[in-house]
Amino acid sequence: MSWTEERIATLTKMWEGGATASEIATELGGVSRNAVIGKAHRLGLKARPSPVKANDKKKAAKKKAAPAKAPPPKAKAPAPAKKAKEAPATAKPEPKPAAASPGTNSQPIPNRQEDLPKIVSYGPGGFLRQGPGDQQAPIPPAPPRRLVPAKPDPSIADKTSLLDLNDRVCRWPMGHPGEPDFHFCGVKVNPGFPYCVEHCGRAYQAQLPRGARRPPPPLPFGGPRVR
DNA sequence: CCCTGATTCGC
DNA sequence: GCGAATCAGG
Repeated sequence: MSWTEERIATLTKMWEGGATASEIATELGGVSRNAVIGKAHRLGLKARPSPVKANDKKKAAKKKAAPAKAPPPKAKAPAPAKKAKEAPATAKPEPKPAAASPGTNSQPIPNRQEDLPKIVSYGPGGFLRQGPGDQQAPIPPAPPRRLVPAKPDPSIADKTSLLDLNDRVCRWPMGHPGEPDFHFCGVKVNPGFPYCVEHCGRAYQAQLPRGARRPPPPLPFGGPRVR
């Protein structure tokens, strides 16, 4: 899979919304959790509380000898002890452990819910599912307005509208519903049919042989998700 | 073990 | 640019 504009948009939205990389990867499909994280970082989205980086004080000694990653000019000192615990002794004066820092949600919304993490989830398209309390303030209702009876569009004055339909006129649609000039054929029907002779020819066609069916239309969004 | 994100590095 | 491998904390 490639990072199309849409997939990046979904990734960005979900990442910023707090979804985990695994969830994002599952949602997108075709990519691994690592791919999502890698992409997120490349996009510059990286600031997020991570379990591993939570207590990150200025510790120089980090990332010890990784396998086959030792730079040439470095002295080799393979310490068998893999886990070197830091001396926790002196570390006491911590005015602010990490409370003020995580800029995950820098939104100025007065959050009464303490620091409970916001629960979010995403629909198939990556849209944000909102909880009951997350709704935006409803847009103010439009000022009351006098309702004026709609005048029929002159362009369809002579056309057969929905209300003009009866079982003697052809109900073949002309144009598309919703369009200004949408109307119906209106010609005298082919007796016994809902359409005129011409449109009966369009409506009733011989069944094609089994082998000559046209291929099914492509499934939307590239078909069923592959997990 | 599972989960998480961060980082590195060969491609 | 991409992502598997790896690291490291919970």
